Amino acid sequence: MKNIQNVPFNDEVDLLSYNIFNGLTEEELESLTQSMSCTLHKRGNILYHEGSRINGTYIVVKGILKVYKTGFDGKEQIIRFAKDGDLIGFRSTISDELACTTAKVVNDALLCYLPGEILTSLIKVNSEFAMSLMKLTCRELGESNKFLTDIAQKTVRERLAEVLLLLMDTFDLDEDHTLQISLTREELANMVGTATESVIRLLSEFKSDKLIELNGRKIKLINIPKLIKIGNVYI
Amino acid sequence: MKNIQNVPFNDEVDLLSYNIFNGLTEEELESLTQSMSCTLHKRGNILYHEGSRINGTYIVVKGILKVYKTGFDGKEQIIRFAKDGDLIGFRSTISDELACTTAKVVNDALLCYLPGEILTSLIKVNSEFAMSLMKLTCRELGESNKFLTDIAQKTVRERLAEVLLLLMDTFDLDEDHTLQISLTREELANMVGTATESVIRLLSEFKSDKLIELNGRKIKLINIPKLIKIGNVYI
DNA sequence: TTAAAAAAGTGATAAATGTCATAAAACATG
DNA sequence: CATGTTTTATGACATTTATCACTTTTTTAA
Repeated sequence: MKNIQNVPFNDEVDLLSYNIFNGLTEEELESLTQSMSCTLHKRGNILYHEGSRINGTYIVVKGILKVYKTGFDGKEQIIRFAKDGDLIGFRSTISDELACTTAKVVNDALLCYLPGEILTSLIKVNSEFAMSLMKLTCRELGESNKFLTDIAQKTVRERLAEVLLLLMDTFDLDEDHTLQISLTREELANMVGTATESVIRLLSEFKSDKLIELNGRKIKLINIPKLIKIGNVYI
Repeated sequence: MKNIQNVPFNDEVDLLSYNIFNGLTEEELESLTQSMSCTLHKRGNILYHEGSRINGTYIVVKGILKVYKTGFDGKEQIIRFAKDGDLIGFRSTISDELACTTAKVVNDALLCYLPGEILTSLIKVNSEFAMSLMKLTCRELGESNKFLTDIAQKTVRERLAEVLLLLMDTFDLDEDHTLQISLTREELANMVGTATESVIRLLSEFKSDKLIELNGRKIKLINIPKLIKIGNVYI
């Protein structure tokens, strides 16, 4: 299986460039680098499955992953995406539960695995790091609650507009105002929490309304203020 | 305003009975007790509003609060309930953001306020406490993601069954198999994420199907296995 | 205790969204 | 590059759920 490749060059990964590790001492950084094992993962590769036991955290050095839950009838609900600098899998490591999501590579990714014991000992030893990680988790919780409310109360149309804007914030637009991430209609539907056909119809509607332009999976945002209005998004 | 009463008897509150504080030393417990100020709150009282700045945490000694977000059109989405031993408001204190929810007293409550600096210094000083709090947050995040998926994918009927079971788990049944919490139909709707009328109709349906019995706001669960099946709830 | 307010309940109807079937287009891969 | 597979697209239709209007019941507070 060529889906995973070991990359022994831990030293080339600059942990300090991720601000979660900013508070670490030289020695802590050094020991962290020693304990990590970095791997290259191809698109489609699954890092861990919902319900499995993971005993550590992955640091995303490069690439994009989607983190999703599988509903009762097998339908995916995308919880979030992870990109450069994000941590994946630490929730279940810390809560000492089985993984409550599946993590799948969307864009080829370079990941560094950090064993759980190292993570927890770091929390115990370095309170600044503990605080950063807690801050991160609390923010994620806030976002989850926000989106929960949106799914419960907003229409599919509103949510689709919101998701497009969210993708813009997360992955930016290129010079051409096109979203820098390419998702299938089904993946969009799994973010919005709706049927694929509904996304397809609403995207064409947005297109006829001159809010976006479509070119395969490339989505160009041409009227952002209107999208904000449709999505009832206030910053 | 008689809605809030100061209760100076901090010493009567036994922090150790809440396992989040189990790892604290004698001195830490003592200083915690000194920094707390305890107050009695009447039903309907709002502890803090979404968007306000709260600089500390409340420990729920007695009573029940609902924690909710207010959607675009003013509709409440209940995120969770807090009861004896729960912490409220620490998410925004730690993430250093404005409150992302409103907390309102449902059953008269005795609350102890813990200033943010005390909380953060405790995290810094006692790594066991830091770990407990982080574990708590991570579990909450897991639940939030679970419910997000349910709202996105399950029908209102399924969600209502699930919510009844959730309330059973959270507040227990009395000897008569009746839910130990009394909510309005609107509040139930605000948990389920649906219209009040839908909850009313579905509750009567559950009643005719002999799954529950209704007596005002008292809900008696008489066929729990069937409710589990309807809600597609697996533990 | 009683008047006013809030909540519960019900029916009719509208709107939103999902499902299914099918076709065309795009993509992947031997 | 041919072909099987996946994705996108579209229409018809079914279902779910929300909304509105109204009545009855319950709760609250003067």
